[in-house]
Amino acid sequence: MHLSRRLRNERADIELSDSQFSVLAYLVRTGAHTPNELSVWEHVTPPSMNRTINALEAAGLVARTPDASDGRKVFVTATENGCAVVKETRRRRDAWLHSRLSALTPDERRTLEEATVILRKLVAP
Amino acid sequence: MHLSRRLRNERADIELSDSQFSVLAYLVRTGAHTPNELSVWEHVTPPSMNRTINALEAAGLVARTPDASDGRKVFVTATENGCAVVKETRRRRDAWLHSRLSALTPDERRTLEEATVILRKLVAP
DNA sequence: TGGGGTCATTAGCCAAGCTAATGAGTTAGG
DNA sequence: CCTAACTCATTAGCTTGGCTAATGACCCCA
Repeated sequence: MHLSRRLRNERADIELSDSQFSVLAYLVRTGAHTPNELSVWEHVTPPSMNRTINALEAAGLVARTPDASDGRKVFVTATENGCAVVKETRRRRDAWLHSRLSALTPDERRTLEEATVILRKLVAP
Repeated sequence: MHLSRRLRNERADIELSDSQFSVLAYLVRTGAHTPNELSVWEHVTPPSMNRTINALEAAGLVARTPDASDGRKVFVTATENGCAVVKETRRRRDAWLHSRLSALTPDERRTLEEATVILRKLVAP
């Protein structure tokens, strides 16, 4: 129906920064985390992460819920809408990547695949 | 003498942003350019490039010289000091990279080399 | 010789990082 | 058991490096 159209339009409106998308995708992938955990994961300071969370929350893509067992803590989770944004963005990225990769020979693709393994070793040995 | 020590200290003081270093290195590599040319090369707007040039000029790493044949234009060139900064930074980067690359097998290094060629094709076909 | 275009630059906005400070809540030591 | 120290999240306010709009000098063509 026109719900999917609405979704598209809404997403077109929303422009996420790299760090915002990164946090959102991380939440979708790994579930709820506290702001502190997120700041460590993203290598930014807690206030910076707080700002990122605020933006995502204002856009309705994540929600804060208090931790029942520790009043200081807060859990941040991706909303249904947030999951949808990640899924759709990934779909578009994959489409782009696929169109570029299809211009390569199978041999070239294999070389790239091996390279990613080596690069991973290089950066985090 | 202690001139080299002073150089090091001065360089330690100076913290160049990525875009500043990129412009400086480009000038060292390719000689004088106008601000406009630099902004096109770096994919930023002329005012942004102007700000970058100002910072480099204030640090004594580049100099502006008017174009004799066209009063609107200005040439930006790396100073001797700017060349030294680029050379030293490259030296340190190369040292780091070399230490990481030497942990790889020759086969792995060859794979990486081939991958860079393919990636270049992929990004700018 | 004057009017449209090109260049560098200035002014001022915004996003996203940072440090320092605050306040609520937890925990450990006496 | 209670207080002092710590741990979170959050707020306040700074800095940097992008941006657009505006300005002023200058070139060139008709």
